[in-house]
Parts: sequence; C-alpha cells; structure tokens
Amino acid sequence: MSPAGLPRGCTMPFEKVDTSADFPAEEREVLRFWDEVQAFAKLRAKNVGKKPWSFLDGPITANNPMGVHHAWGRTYKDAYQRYFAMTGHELRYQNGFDCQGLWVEVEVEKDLRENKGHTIATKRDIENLVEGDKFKSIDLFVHECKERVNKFARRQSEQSIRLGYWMDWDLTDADWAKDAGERKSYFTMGEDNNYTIWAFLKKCHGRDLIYKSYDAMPWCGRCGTGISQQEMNEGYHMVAHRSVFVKFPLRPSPRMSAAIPGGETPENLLIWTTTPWTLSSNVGAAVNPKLTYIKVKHKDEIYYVAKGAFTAQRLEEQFKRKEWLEGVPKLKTLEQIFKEKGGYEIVGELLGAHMVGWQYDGPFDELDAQNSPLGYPVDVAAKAYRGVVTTGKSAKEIHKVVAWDIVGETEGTGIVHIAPGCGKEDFTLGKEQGLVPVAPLDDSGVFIDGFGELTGKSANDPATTDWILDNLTKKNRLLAVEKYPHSYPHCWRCKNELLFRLVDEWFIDMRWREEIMRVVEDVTFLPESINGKAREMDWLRNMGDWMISKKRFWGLALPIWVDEVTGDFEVIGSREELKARAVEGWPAFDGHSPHRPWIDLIKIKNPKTGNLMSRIPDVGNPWLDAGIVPFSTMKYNTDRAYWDKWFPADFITECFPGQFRNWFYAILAMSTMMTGRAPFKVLLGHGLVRDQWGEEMHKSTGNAIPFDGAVDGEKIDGFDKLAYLIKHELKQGEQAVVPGSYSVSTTEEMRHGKKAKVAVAICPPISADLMRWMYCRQQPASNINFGPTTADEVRSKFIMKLWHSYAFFCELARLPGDEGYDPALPQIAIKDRPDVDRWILSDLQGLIGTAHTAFQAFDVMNFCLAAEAFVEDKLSNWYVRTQKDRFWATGRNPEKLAAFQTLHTVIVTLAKLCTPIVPFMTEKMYHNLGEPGGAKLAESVHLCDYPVVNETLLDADLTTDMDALLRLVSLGRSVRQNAKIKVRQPLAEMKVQPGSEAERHAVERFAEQIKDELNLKAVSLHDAKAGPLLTFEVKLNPKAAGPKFGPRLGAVQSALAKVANAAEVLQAGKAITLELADESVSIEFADVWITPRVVAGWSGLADHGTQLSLDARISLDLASEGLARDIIRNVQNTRKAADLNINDRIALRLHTGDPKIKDAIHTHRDAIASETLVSNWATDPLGVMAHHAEVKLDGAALVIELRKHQAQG
RNA sequence: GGGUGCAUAGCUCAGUUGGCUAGAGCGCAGCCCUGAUAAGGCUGAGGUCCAUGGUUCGAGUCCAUGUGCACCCA
Repeated sequence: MSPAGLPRGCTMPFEKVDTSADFPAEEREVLRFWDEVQAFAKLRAKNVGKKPWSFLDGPITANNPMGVHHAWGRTYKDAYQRYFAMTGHELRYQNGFDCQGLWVEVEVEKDLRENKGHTIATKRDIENLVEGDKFKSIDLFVHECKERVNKFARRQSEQSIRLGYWMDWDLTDADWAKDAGERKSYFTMGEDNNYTIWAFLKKCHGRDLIYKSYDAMPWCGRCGTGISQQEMNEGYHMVAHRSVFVKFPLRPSPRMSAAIPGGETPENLLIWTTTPWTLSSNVGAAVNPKLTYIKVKHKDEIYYVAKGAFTAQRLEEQFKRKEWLEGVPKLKTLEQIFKEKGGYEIVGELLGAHMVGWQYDGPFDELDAQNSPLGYPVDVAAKAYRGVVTTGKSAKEIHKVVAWDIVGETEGTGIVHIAPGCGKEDFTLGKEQGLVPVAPLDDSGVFIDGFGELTGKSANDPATTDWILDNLTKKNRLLAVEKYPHSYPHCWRCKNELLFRLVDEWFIDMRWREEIMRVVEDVTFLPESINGKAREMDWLRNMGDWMISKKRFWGLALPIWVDEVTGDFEVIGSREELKARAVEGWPAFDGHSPHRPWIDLIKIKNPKTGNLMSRIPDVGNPWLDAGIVPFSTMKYNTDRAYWDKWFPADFITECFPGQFRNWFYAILAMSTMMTGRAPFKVLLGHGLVRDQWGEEMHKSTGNAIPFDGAVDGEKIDGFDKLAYLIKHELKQGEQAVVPGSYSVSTTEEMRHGKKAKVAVAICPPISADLMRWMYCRQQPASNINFGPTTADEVRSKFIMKLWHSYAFFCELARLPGDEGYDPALPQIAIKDRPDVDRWILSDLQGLIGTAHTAFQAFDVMNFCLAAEAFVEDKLSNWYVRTQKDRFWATGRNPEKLAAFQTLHTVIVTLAKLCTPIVPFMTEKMYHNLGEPGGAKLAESVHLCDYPVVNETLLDADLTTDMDALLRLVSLGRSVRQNAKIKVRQPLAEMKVQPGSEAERHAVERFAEQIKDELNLKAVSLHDAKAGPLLTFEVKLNPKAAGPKFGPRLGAVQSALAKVANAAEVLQAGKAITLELADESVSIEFADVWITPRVVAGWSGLADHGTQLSLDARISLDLASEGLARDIIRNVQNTRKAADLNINDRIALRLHTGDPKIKDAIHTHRDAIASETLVSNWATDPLGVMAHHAEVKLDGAALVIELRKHQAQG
C-alpha cells in the first residue's frame, strides 16, 4: 500500500469501509495521493492534442482569504473542467487573480495603519509615507499592494487546491518568486495584461473615442477619487439627512415687469434640498414652466411654491411600506408646515413659465466664491464649460430662475436649487443655461478657500450642516428643517457618503454600443431563467460613457500623455512604442513594471509643438484589467496560433449579480473593440451564497463561513473537535436550535443599535465533497442558503446513502472465500441476471445519459438531482434493501455472484459519474472497488474515461414494470397501515385490481417481490370484468357539505345512500343530482368522503385506478410465524449488543412460560437457527458469561441467552 | 418613473409541449423496519397554486389587468 493509503493491494480485495468516516481527513489523504502519483499532470498528458475545450477563468480578487461563497463558482469551474477532461478534451487550466484597484489599496492602508504604525487618514498621507518624498512614498505603497496580492494569491491557491480545484497552480517558492506575468496563474498586474490594455485604449483612441471631461462626479472624499457609474450602483443605502426649506428673496425690478400683483410685501422663492452644503454654491433656481405655482402669504411674506407640492403627501408610499428609518418621523406636507408656523393664505397663482428670468438673492452671496466672475475657482470654471460662452458674470450676479421640465411637484417645493459645481444634472443644466459653476470642495471633500468660515470644513461633517443651518437662521433664510430618509450613494469600499464634485476624468465614448450588442447576440447566457442576454442588452442600451480614470496609486497606468500647454494628448499602445517615443525617464523606468511612480518619470515629445508631454497621474478602472484577459492570457500579443486555438472560450462562469455591468460588460466590450468577436460562447451565471436562514453573509455579523473552517474545521476555544462557528440573530420567540451543529449557545450582542439575542452554533466541518455537491445541486439562478443544517440534509440525503451502499458492498464482498465476492470471476451474462439486476443496470444507463446531457448543457443540477433520486430510491431503498439476502447467501451461487457483479458495476459507475463533482470520496471508492471483471485499474478515477450509455442494457419495459411494482408495494404498505398490522406479521393474501397494464405486468412478473416486501403468502390479480373488487361507502364530508346544505344535511345523506353507484360516479369527477322532497341538489366529489367498505376480515384501498384488497385475518399459523420473526429480531439485537461479528456462530437458549411463544419456537426452530447462526441449542442456562436479554412479545416474557460458540468440525 | 423576473404546504423549493385526485425535502404527528444500524422506511395532517377577468373540452402552466416581492435602470 502506498504511503497515502490509496491503491489497494491485490491480496485483500476490499477494505472495510468506515460508515462514520472522517471525510475531511480522507480528503487530505486523497490530496497527498494525487500529489504523489502526479494525477493532474497525467491527466493533462493523457489529453494533449485532443479537441480543445477552452475555459476562461474570471479573475478572483486576491485581497483576502476565500470564504465559502468563492467555492460555488470554483466548484462549477472544476466540475465542468473535469467532465470535459474525462470526455477527452485538452484544457488550459489557467487560474486568474485580479490584483489592481482600490479594494487592495484600502486593505493595504488598513494594514499600514493597524500593523505598521503609519498614520493614514487620507490620500495625502499615502503620498507622505516616506516623509517629504512623494515618489518614494508611492513606490512604497505600490510595493505593499503587490506584496498583499502575492500573499493572498498564494493563500487562495492553497485553499483552491484544498477544494479539489485542478488548475495549473503555482506551487513552489520558485514559482512565487517569479514576476507576476511569468507565473502559471495569470495576474492582472502582470506586464502583458497592462500593456494589452494599452493596445485596447490605443484602438479606442484611433477611433477618437477617448476624451477628457469636466463633470460633477460622484466622489469619495476619504478615498480621494471619483466613483464611476458602475461603482456608484453598488453603494446605495438608506440614510436620513437633514433637509431644509430655504427662502430665496426675489430681487425687485425684473419681476415687477411680469403682470403679477405685487406690493410692499417681501417675496421669496421657497426651495428645498437634502444637501445644505451645496447652498454655498447656488447659482440658479429651476421651475417647471408647465406647472402652476401659488403665492402663499405667511407672516407678512410671500412664498412661491408649486401648487401640487404644497399639499403633496411626501414619501407616503415609502412610509406605508415601512421603507423607513427608525427614529425618523413621518414627513409633513408643506401646507402643514406653514400651518404649524402660524397659518397661511393663498393669494394668487401663476404658471412656472412666467417666473423664468426672475432674479433672487442667493443664500451665501457674501462669500468670495459667489462674487468671482466666470465662477469659482476661476481656472476650473474656465475649462469646465469647454466651448460654451459664458457672460463673465459672477454667481451672485446671475442668480435667476430657469426653466427645467423635469422639475416635479411630488417632492420639495417645485423649485429646485441649482449648483452646477455640486451635482451632475445641475452641471448639465448650468452648461445649457449659462449658470457659471461654483465648485466648493477639494479632493478630500473639504471646502476650499473663498468660502468664508466654511473653508476647511468637511461637507460630510454634521457639524458643517449645523453651522450652515445656524448661519441661515441668523440671516432669516431658513423656513424649516426636517429629517429626510432616502437612498443615498456611498463609497462601495469605505462606506463613506459620496459627494458630487466638479472634476476632470477620462472616458471612453460608448457611441459604439451597437457593435457590442451585435456581439452579445452571439453568446449564450445561462441559466435561461435569469434572462442574461436581455440584462446585458439593457445595460448596453442605457449605460453612460465608460469612466476609465481614477485618481489613485495602485492600478493600470493609463497610457495617456498630455501636453500641458496645448491640452493635446496621445495614447500609447505598447511598451515598445513608449520606449521609442520616450525622451526622458526611460533608463530609470526600464526594469520596472508599468506602474506608478516609475512610469510617471517618462516624458514624450509633442510632435506638433515640441513640448514635453507627461503621463496623466490617473490609474485605470479595474474592469479594464479583468476585461482584457481573453487577449492577455491567451497570448494574443506573443503567439497568435495559440490564441487562435483557444479564443473564444467555450465557457465562462461567475456569480452574476453586478457582473452584467462589470466583468461581463468589460470582457464583451473590449473583445468587440479588439476583434469584433465574442470572447466566449456560453456564460453560466450563479446567485449569491446566503446563510441558511436566507440572510446575507457578513463577517461583522458572524454569519459568514470561512472556507478553511467549512472544509476542515478550525480550533475553537474550549471545544475539543475541529469546527467552525456561526452566529444567528434570533427573532422574537425563535428557539436557539441549529440542526446539524455540535452545540448551540446564546449570547447578547448589539445589532442595529439594539441588544439582540444571538445563537452561536459550533458546527462540524462540511468537507470539500459535500460543499461541492451542495453547490452543484443548487439551482444556479437562485441564491443558495448555506449552513450546517442544509449541509446535514444533503449529507444524509446523498453523500451518506452512496457511502453506505458502498460500505455495505465492501462489508460483504470482503468476506473470505466463497462467503464473499471475487471480482476477477467472469461476468454473468446480463440476460442471465434477475430482472431486478437488469432493471437497475438499465436505469443506470438512463443516469449516464442524463449526466452527459446535463454537463454539456451546463446544467449540472439536473444530473445531481437525478443522481440523488437514483441513489436514494433505486439503489439504496430498493436494490440494496430488497436484495440483501442474495448478498448474505452462503457459498457460491450464480444469483449471489450476479448481485455482487451488478452492485459492483453500479457503484463503480456511479463513482465515475459523480467524480467531477465529488472528486475525493469517489477516488477512495474507485481504488477500493476496482474495476468489475478484473479490468485494469486506472491510477486515478480522474484518469478514467467518463462512462457512456450502453444501449444494450436499456430496457424501457422493465423500468415501467418496476416503477409499477414500487407503486404497488407502497400502496400495499398503506393498506397494512390502515389495517394496523405491522409488516413483520405475515398475512395470507392480497388481491390487486391493476390501474394500468404496467401494474398488471408487475403483479405477474414480480409476485415474489411483492410477497417479500409486504410479507404475504399470496398475491393475485383481480379482473375488473368480474365486478368491482371493492365496494365503497359514500358519506357526506360535513366540513364541505355542511355549509352547502345546512339543515338539509340529513335528508341529503339519506338520499345519497340510495344511489347505488355513487362512488364510481363521483370518482369519475361527475356530479350527482339528488331529488329531495321539494328541490334537487348537486353533490360533487369534494362534498363526500369515500371509503372502501370493509368486508369482514378484509381491508381495502383505492388510489387512482388501482384497487387493493388485503386479507387481514391472522390465523394461528400466521401468528406463530409472526412471533418467530419477532424472536429472530430480538435474538439479532442481542447478538449486536453482545458485539458479535456478523458471521459468528452462537449457542442460544430461549426460555419462556408462554405457550404461544413456546409453540412458535418449536415450529420455527430451523428458521430461527439459520437466521441467527445457531450452532448449539442450549436447554440449560448458559451461565454468567453469556449475554442475557429479557423481552416482551405480545405481552409475554421471553428470556434470551447466547454466547459465541466455536463450531465443531 | 421605466424594464425584467418571481409569487405553489409552516419553511426551502420542484412542477416538461396546457391533460387524471398538484409534488419533494425540512419541520410536525403517528407508526414501522432492523446485522447498511452513530442508519433506514411508511403513513398522516397541512394548498382559495397571489387576486380578478379571459382563451380552452380542460389552466398551477397561456393571455390581460391589478397587488406584493426581488433585481436592473433612471
């Protein structure tokens, strides 16, 4: 035997199988075995040169250890790869790591802060890691990022190997010492990847699609970077902000020209906003020209508001639906606010159109920024409206009412405050309407110079809002403040609230979206039910231009060089091109990866002006990194023949939520630009992993399951076994019960600001095989509820049933000599095997067919469910259970050999069928079982060919008949149950009136099985032509008929009793009309109970077309036989209690005072002896060394004494 | 506001081109089996198949409208 303990020797064919095996330990042993025999390398060698099957791995973010949720996709990836390998395909086996981007930076910042003693609060602190040296600081930071990626890529590789994921992994220190781009797995930080993106961007630029734009972008002040449309979609959460109703006093002159009655009363526009800080940068106020506005007189001032807005029940729906935040009161109507503040009077109304052009005093006109001509700050404002001529006025001078037809009156006041420097729509409108931009914030979200006391304050700081509200109150500009709940965008990484800030960013113009959409037509999105193609198309239709820049450190160096003087820019498409163009910095850069800060040293010359051009400091959007992999990883630049061989991928699979606008989008868009072709043929999406109660998994709430803990278990303080912990918040009245866990305790924790009862469960490790099966059996379109209880269910439903069938086989097959099974004996011809053998072999062929169909359709769930049904219903619950006697038979006989050969074939084939999904346990099974008929054993089950359907073994009629048999037996058990006679008690006869031809066949063909299963002496067919087997009693069901007939119930019942064939008519679904004294009523099936009428001593049952009648009379002989079976069972229990081996002979003494039992022992002495292996009947007590048991049979006592007996001779 | 999908037992979900009395697992109740035994099986209770209308000989399934939920977009 090998050190790993796998391949069995030849002398002792079958090892005993532990039915309570430590699966994680066995899996680790299999891993060692694979390593030792180089199973993966041999598989690759076996398939070299065969038809390629191209899988493209979507890169996993190498930023943390894996959780169980990563295992879903990786299980699919491995299972499908293994299937296509076993069916003879060459594969690439390349794993990918996603390396660059903000998520790594954020973790590195945390690490530097928490573990390396650096003070890092903002982006600027990173630039000062090495004090006073920005270059060295960035170099250090980028280095830390690379190191983190390497560390976790290696960790994830190890975890993936533990999952059983066969890829071409980097295993040794030497592998990991290589440059990222030289390793076996691909890394998006590798040079090839980055330079291939350059080539893509250059292509885009060649079509004039790259541009720079000023816009008011969502911005994270903490990360100091803009947030793209895709990213912003990730981070919406409900929050309550203080929203304000603010007065904008109207300036007198232009307004008076409108035909509105005025007077000495001051007049105001009333505006409303949820972001008071933006009032500092107000430039205009927008009204809808088509809406009607009213003049509200309140405390001797006039307020203009939209008529509809005045009485609108704001957010009433959300309040009703409880989409609300705790502690936030219901919103008031504007009308109510005025009422509460002292009453109001409506004194006029006018169309919004008439208000356009009115001017007002802004809320912060005293600030320098408001008085700056062209807007503020001047350099930004001048560039922002590229090509748009402005008047040169300041914001304060401009303040005017503009028309905007999207202004509504369901929220706010119907007059919208416009700050072009603080909002996306505001910016667009400002550009159209000549409202200059005022941009108040720096890249940390802090007010810049020119904003008076606001300068230096943070826009997100509630204290800043306090100051603003206070200031407005002092100036008598504030009408009301309220708490307003709404869904607001947050930074997807650091969770801080986003701001809108006027910045310049780089974009790819997506006006070529139609081209991508044509490419999308060529690919298949699975599962069909999620309509992936429609979702992708929807995104492509509606997406904005692709923002590719990010003002950060760790990422793709965008290859854009700018002439600061003229604004000219160039996009460089490769390292070689850059080298040729570089006029400065190349020697220092050479030898470094194309990352900051080294790449920033390179200058090129503007051919038009001769000016030096510098690279923009921005790094790239990480979806560029992942989107280019069909090119960078398939040697598009270096080996076109290789690329042609593997592009496009046959298959990709990833978790789909979010990816239609992320990876799927990027990979499709980039491939369209590069080649005009789809990068893959089939995409399989799958849902999210939730905890077993359906809650999202979060590390912070303790319901996330770490991968290592789930697979092998980890050390838990104060607990002696390896395990993992999960927490679950208990709802009111919920019990702390977690089936499948070792133990559960409760504790109190703060949740959502309240004390909550939390169950803490210590759970047994799941093992890789079970986890993989759980994922594969899951409908991919739905989220999976994953945890110890669901694991336990699947374990007992499938894994253990397969394992037990296998263990049963080995247990008996390994018995010595003729007692056991010699797999080398010639196979008994199929035609000579009993029906039940040919039946299970036939159904096995069906399962093989299902496996191929399912794997090829990327619908492995279908195979799993079919395999579960096969193992549970057919193999375990029927074949093994009903055929046990054949395996137990002593000596050699063909029936027994056929049973062993059949079960052997079934289990080995099952192992091969399931091995892509559960590669560990099937490896164990394969080696212990060997090939039936002594065929040569492969070195690993994964080096076997996948089973193919043997048409000659298919027998549809047999399957139909056997299904009918299973149904008849089930119904038979039901009759026995009704008759309250346990199966152990033999009965004389059951008559069957078959409901189908198959049932007739089954009774004829499988009478023996029916008798065995139901413990009957005889089973016979009843011909319906000879009259009905059963007669029925039809009684009104008072629950249904009572309300229908009321007091006439009695009369209806007696009328019904006179209808001879009532049961037949009603069972046929027809109604019966009964004539009562003065009316007729209709009776339907639902109104009655129909019960078979019990003929004396018989018990009957009807189900669909089938009728059964059972002779329930127990004769003295039958009773005696039943007693004998009870005795046998109790002796067996005593044997087991005595810890005897299954083939030990015993000396037995049975002692009782009950004459019936005495008689049974006497009559069935031989049967008892052969069943319980009695070699010596004792009449005297066997002494204190014997095992004793006293049992009650039918109320009478029986003493059992036995001990092991050495058979003589 | 727009789009897509979903709505079946207490819970989690199957249910094929429309076809007999709508299923499974878990949970619950009762029972059984027993040398595969730290398992296994059977039976039962529990359904207005979201609602209304339509097509059809026949609708959980198809169509329309509404309601609720999820996701996507604005």
